[in-house]
This record gives sequence, C-alpha cells and structure tokens, in this order.
Amino acid sequence: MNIGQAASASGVSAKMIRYYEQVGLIASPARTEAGYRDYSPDEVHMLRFIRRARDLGFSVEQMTNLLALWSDRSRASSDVKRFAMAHVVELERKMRELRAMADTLRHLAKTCHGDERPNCPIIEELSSGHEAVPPKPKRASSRRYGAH
Amino acid sequence: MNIGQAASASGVSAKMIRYYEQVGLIASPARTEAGYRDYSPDEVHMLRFIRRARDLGFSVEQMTNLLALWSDRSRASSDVKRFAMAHVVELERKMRELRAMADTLRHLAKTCHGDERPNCPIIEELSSGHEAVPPKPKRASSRRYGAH
DNA sequence: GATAGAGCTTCCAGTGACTGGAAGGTCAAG
DNA sequence: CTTGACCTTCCAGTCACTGGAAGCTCTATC
Repeated sequence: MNIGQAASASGVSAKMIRYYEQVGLIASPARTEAGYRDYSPDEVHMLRFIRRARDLGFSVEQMTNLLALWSDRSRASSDVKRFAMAHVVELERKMRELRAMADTLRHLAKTCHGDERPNCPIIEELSSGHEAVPPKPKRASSRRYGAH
Repeated sequence: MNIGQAASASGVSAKMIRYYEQVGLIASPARTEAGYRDYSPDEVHMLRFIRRARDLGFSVEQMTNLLALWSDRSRASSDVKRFAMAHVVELERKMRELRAMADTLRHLAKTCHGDERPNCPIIEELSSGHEAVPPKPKRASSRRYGAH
C-alpha cells in the first residue's frame, strides 16, 4: 500500500503521515524498489489509531505515550484510564477558559445597544475597565488558542 | 516611560510589546537619545486595551480591527456588537469541539475497569472502533488546539 | 514507444503568537 | 569605576501542520 492509499484508508493525509514519520511518532515503513513508502495493514491500523487519538485532542507527544500503552501487553488498564482522565481534565480546563471569555463578552454585548450610535460599552470596558475576565483567581493560566 | 515600565503598567510583557510593534499591531513609539523605546500614557492605555482583548481570546488580526473600532468615533455600536458576537460564536464552536472530545473520552473511560489487568476498552476503541467522536455530522471542522 | 497526468520523493518556507537566548549598549547606585 | 539591572537587535525554537518547487515513477491512452 503506498502513502496515498494508506492516507485514504486511515484518514490521515499523506503530508501528515510523512510528518509523523519525521518527528518519530511512527517508524519508517518499507520502501519499494522505486523508493515509494509501502505500508502494511498493521501500519495502516496504527494510522487509524493515531487519527482517532488526534480527534480526541491528543498531542503528538501524548500519542507517543498512547501507542506505547497500546503495544504494551502488560500495562494495567488503570494506566490507560489515568492517562485518559488527565486529558479530560485538561480539556475541561480549556473549556472553562473559553466559557469565561464567552460569558464576559456576552455580558458586555448585552449592555451594548447595538444601534447606529457610536456609544458602546464593549469598547469602553476594554478601554478603561477592570480585569476583562473577572471571576478568576490568580492562577498561572496558559491561554494560547484564542483564535487563528 | 520605558518598555519595562509600560509592560508592568499594562500587563503586556516587554517581549510581547516588541512583537506587537514588529507585526504592526501598534505603531513604533518615540525613542530616547539612547534608543530606548519611550511610551506615552496613551500608548500604555492602548496596551491595556490590547491585554484585555487578548484575555478575551482575540487574535492579533482581530485586535487590529478592535483598535480601529476603538479609534473610529463615527462607527456604530452595532459594528462593535456584531464583531463581539461573531467572536462569541467562534468561542462556542471551540467549546463544543472540546466538549465532544471530553464526552467521548469520559464515556470510554467509564467502561474501563481501571484495575491492574491489561484489558482496556479505551485502547480497544481507539484501536478498532468506529469514529472517535460519533455524534457529529460531516462538518468540515478545524480541530487544532488539542493539547500542547 | 511516446506522452500526459497523477502520484510519489525530498527539501524548504510559512503559519500564530509568542518565548528564550546571545551579544552588546545604557543607566543608576554604591 | 564597577556592578547589575535594563535596554537594544537579531536569530532560533515551539506545535502541528500546510503549501509549493523540483524532480522521479507509474499507469493509461494513442
């Protein structure tokens, strides 16, 4: 199976497959005489695993760990569960940050008339208000991922 | 006011201030004879505005628009409100994606015993299951921002 | 057998929003 | 006059890709 077929069979693009190989997430596959990558059914299976893990928001580094857990026949199911739940906690932390942003913005927008006049509490609050997202103790938060 | 003072007065780090200047979000400030950046109170005020907007998840490009709305005395408040609400919609879209991931993962984890035995439905589902995030019609979704 | 076009190869550059660090100039205090 | 904090510029790295150029290979059609 060449890379294009492996891509459509797994749902991971050819570009991404090469990238994952480059960063060491997956091993280099066999090559045909012409130098084309040649994937076995097992490797395609692994690519599908990777795709699902990525859809669940796991990073490449975390997928490395997941693949290790997958192939480790002696690990306990609690190891997997702990890993999964740690990720759930992280996802929920990000959700809370997004929710705080949306709530603040909705609150500001509610007080804005939204008519043809220039007076706007949203801008005024950003311009001279107190903290933008008030109910947030002094945690060292990460942000990042606001909008692209 | 030099960059360090502007940074602590605005909550935007010196590195970020230079970056924002570099990418054109803010104009180059005056310089002292020695070449130090010298910020006026108005510029510090703008930096605070930027900080609040960033805390609400606006990108640099969006902040450019917000600054334009801020300084445009003739724009209607509806322009600002529309912009804000579009961002709320985007934030909510991201929240839904995160929630779908977390829900799927929690569901998988619930069926996992989490004991010392190797048998684990989480891994099994990733390995051979159907779609990872099932109740999702064929939208062209963006993912990205799973975990860093 | 020639040729077209799809698909493969490698490599380099860019994305967004920073962060870290090196090399060197400046300023205020002791 | 020295120390150390602060400023300057510039370059590289982060994360997970994506786009594109240049060139080789494969398959189908004429």
